[in-house]
Amino acid sequence: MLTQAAEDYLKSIYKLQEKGGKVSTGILAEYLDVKPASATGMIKKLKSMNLVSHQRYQGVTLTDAGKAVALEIIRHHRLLELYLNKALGVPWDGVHEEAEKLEHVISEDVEARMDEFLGYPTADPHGSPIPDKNGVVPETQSTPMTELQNGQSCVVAEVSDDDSALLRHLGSFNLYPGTAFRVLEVAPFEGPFTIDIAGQHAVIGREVAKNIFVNKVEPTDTV
Amino acid sequence: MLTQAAEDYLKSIYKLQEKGGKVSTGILAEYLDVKPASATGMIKKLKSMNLVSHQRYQGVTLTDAGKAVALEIIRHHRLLELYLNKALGVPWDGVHEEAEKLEHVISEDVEARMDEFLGYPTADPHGSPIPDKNGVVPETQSTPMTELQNGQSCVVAEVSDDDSALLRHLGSFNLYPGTAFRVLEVAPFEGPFTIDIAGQHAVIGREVAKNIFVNKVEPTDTV
DNA sequence: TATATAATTTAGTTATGCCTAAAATAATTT
DNA sequence: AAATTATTTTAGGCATAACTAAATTATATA
Repeated sequence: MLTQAAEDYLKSIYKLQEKGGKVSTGILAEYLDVKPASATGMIKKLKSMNLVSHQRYQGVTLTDAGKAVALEIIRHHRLLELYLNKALGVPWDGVHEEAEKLEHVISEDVEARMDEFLGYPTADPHGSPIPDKNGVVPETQSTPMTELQNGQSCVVAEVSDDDSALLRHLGSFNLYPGTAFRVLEVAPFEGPFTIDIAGQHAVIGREVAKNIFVNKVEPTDTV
Repeated sequence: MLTQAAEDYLKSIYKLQEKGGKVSTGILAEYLDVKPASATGMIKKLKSMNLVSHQRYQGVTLTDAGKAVALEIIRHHRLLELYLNKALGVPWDGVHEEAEKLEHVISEDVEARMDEFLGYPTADPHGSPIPDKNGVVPETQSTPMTELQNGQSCVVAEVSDDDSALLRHLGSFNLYPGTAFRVLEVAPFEGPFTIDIAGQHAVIGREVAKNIFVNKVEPTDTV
């Protein structure tokens, strides 16, 4: 049985691999808020279990076995988030913290039962894809909100799930996955976005926008 | 925050206190499957946190604070058992093991939501009373099946929850909390019980009977 | 009461797991 | 090539929780 820390490292490596590409010891350590030496230590341990491969100074890569573990934890996490939200009404800004603890503890049986209850969902309350039980991740190809141009219409696809204050802020604008909006103005010099959400105007700063990913809607498709 | 081991000790002390009275180091150690010296060590730690009181060679007692923690863990456990069974369909012989891991991890918020979903229940799937959120335990006064006399009618009130093979065995006779039966014969020399459950006869050995608690039904009340 | 037995405690050890600081080494940049 | 940066190694810390062995205390028995 893997320790919680080991599972967290694998999960983190997977996430960093997804966005950045090469996962260096330093990047990993920073992400997990530990010193690089600690990350090196855990990498060695994971390597001895054949969960990662690693050449000194070259960064870590998950092996198939390691990837399977990472995806299972991520699946647990996202299913739990959705389950807590749908079945128990836990607000979307609270599910992450709760799932972070539960993901290491639930059995495959309970996981399967939640999956069935939810109708085999493919996304969690923040729009993140839920890997299926075989570790297949639903395809998504969303655009960072920061890349949007003036006048662009779009639908929220995914938002970061780990900052509950941010989530409450987004909630106050109704900015949930599935919410449509249109960019009214992009202020120059890395300025904020002014957007229209169902007739309501909102100003979204860059730092907030970095946490939002959207699917563009062609003008011709606009309502 | 208490460690899982500390919580388990407090829970065990509470349970032993309930039945036996004085909880000696040895009894506690045996119950938790550790050496007496280890129990002494944890008792010292818990004492330093004012969760138990203890005089050398005199056994442990929970303080009010310790009792509150114990009851909270027990409440978590029993609510989880019932929730897993009712909401997710986990069979009654599987809920204990699952709850044993989850009880240390769920938040008060999730606990409250499960409680509400279940309609503020007072007993878990094995008939054990669920303490309310203030730590008040519903009154029960059941009789050990081993004390039953020939001809006695009764209803199952509670069964031990920690042996899943035993629970499957009981399930095969339909011996759930709420099930009525009548004692047809008590074999002499500590022999088995022959009982009638809705017309079906079953033979229940002493060792099994020890894990069953019933409410007697007066003959005049019998169906 | 003395002695034997049982229970408990103390003291010291072991193991796990994860962390850190500092030093050494490798890679990269100028 | 020198300097800078990143990584790894080394050596050690700290917390938890178990254990053994020996000493102590309590209880039972002769």
